[in-house]
Amino acid sequence: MPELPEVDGVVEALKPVVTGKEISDVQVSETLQKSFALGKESIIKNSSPDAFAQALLGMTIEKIERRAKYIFFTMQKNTAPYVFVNHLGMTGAWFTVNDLADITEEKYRKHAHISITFSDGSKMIYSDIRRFGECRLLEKISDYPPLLQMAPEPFADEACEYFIAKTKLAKYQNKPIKAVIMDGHVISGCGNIYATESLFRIGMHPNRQCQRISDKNKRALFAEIVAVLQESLALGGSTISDYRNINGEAGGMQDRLQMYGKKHCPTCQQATKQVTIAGRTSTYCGHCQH
DNA sequence: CCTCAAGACCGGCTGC
DNA sequence: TGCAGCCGGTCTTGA
Repeated sequence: MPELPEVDGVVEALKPVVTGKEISDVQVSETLQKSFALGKESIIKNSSPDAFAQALLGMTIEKIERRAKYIFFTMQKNTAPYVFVNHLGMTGAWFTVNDLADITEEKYRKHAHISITFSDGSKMIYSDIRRFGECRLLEKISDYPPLLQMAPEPFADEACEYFIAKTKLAKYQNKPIKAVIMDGHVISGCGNIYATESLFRIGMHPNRQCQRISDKNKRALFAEIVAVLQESLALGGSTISDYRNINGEAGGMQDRLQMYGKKHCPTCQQATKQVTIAGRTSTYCGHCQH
């Protein structure tokens, strides 16, 4: 599941390959067309597959950026700007290829849903096995309010103070700290993997109530989250289960993970424990995390 | 108005 | 071999 570092890797890989290219053809999978016919918004949100494809036609990709776990493609059509917003969900992936057959892994080839062809003949293909990802075309970011509710980028100067202020809101007081740090309105880009690692690294129990944590410890936690995210960014992200970077290459962070998906604590060797927090499996060490 | 649970969106994988 | 159930990022909806 791609979190901030993985999404960043995708963006950096796409940038040199597709920036400045003009879209000459867009194909949407039969699967998505059928879902739409059944009244579902599978991957393509707020638009029919046909209208989505039609709108992209003739657009030029001006700029590609990551914001939290979203990818923003700034597009230009004639003189009008648009933003193509994409979230990879659990299993979304982009491939820059000349042909669908160039996607070597069958499950990604089989679940290719949006194929964008550029005027030079190259393609950018969006594949998503479980279809939890999303694609939406906006005239401007503010047309989709949730994008304005996101916490600042974790590396921004104000991000820590924003985090501290948010954690003081009444609705977070009784929540487990892990639920709070995985909430994108509090911190951007920290999902299950990096929340699990950060909490382990500072020895904090994932179920610790937010109101029982001092400002000092909140700052230490925030700093650890930033450090873990930066370490992962530098290593090209974690390659776990369904995430692949754009060239199908593996990142290096998975080898540094100490608690996520582990059966034993690397510090004390005791068996790790699991609890469900905010609907997600949380692994921790009952001996080392308090 | 706020908060929270449930619903929506899924198929690979595990385990019986 | 078959199949039920698990898993999860985020927004939306209903209570």
